[in-house]
Amino acid sequence: MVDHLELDKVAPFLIKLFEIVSSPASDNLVCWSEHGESFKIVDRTKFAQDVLPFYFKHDNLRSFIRQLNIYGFQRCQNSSGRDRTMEFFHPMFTRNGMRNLKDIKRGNQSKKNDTVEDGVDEVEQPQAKRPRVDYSTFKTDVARLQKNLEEFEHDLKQHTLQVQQKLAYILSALDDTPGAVQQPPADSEQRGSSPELSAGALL
Amino acid sequence: MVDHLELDKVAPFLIKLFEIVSSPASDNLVCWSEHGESFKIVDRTKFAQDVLPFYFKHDNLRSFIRQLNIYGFQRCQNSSGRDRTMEFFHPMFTRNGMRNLKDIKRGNQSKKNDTVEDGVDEVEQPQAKRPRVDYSTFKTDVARLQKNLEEFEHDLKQHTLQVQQKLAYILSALDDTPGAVQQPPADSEQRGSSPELSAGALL
DNA sequence: CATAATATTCTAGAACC
DNA sequence: GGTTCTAGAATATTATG
Repeated sequence: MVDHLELDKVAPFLIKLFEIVSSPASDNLVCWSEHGESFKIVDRTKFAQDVLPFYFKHDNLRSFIRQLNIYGFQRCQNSSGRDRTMEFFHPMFTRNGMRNLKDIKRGNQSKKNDTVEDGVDEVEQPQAKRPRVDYSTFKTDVARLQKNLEEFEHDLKQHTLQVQQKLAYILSALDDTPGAVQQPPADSEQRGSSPELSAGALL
Repeated sequence: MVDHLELDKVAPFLIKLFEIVSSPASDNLVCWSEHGESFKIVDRTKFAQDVLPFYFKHDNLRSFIRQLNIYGFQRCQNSSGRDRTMEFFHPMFTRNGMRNLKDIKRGNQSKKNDTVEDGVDEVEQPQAKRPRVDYSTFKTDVARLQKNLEEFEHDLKQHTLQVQQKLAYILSALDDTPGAVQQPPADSEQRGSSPELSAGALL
């Protein structure tokens, strides 16, 4: 497990964007949405003034949004319509999905392979109507979340294993020096030994 | 965090079922499907003979399937049609979704007839019309996965907190007994310090 | 230095109210 | 008509060989 993230393959804008959104320091101006599937700009003007110039060479909200669009982000209408906050979304840009950053590509190369049969010529048809919701994306979403969750679990297992080993080692070392340690700090609430992580015993 | 799983609110059958499917010992007879979204019985007869009586008071596959139907499971047609394996599915019964077991209620409150009914040695039903994919389920899937992921994160934070506390305790104890411990066991593989868990520093 | 990739700004098209 | 979101296009900046 060297580098799942492959940050060097990710566009600088996306790295910065992830930092901006994730940084707790600016959570009052920009932050992840409740479920971490989108992010929102709470205060446009302050965000543009205080955050943007720290990461980019401008303090222009339009330029920032232009970049978002270039990378395929979409603005989502927050339920409370009269809200001044802006909310943006990209299927591969999620709080727990830093791994998927490398799948976000620049430019509008997203909507190419929809149908395959019209092998004749690709005349730009007016395409009068756009369908409401593209349900096909749900499949992708499910698969992506599933994959993330599994990798997350795997990582956690590895992590837990390491901690376990180290703790066991340290404790055994402490056993050899009696009198040093009295009693382990009783879990005041007895939180169930360890959180119940999936079905497998992780601790 | 007392008990996220609330196992006492989950029907015994579902608990047993989860154990049966998850147990690696019987993976050759019954196991999760590839993505953990359904489970399949590989060998019907051996499963009935060797597994069922260990969990239930019978060795009858029909009774087992009857229970599945009562709890709203649906049989899914596995792609390789001529397969003797049976595959069952419930939106709230997944490998990583033990938490959702409590949402599985008894009785066919949904609507459909038990299409799985007595599907034991049944001849392959004509199944003239195979309805297309029900996209509405994807929303449920996404919501469920999302929920799982969030609870997973929460649990992980708790876990980390505990480890931190214990480590702090041990370290403070070590300060009182210098020379007791030499060196922590070097991570032979150095698996990247700790898996990259979201963006926030969890350790 | 040449070239490509990315960033920034401005403007226009399309959809919606 | 106005508003909002997205895309086109032109220029500037940076990265890379």
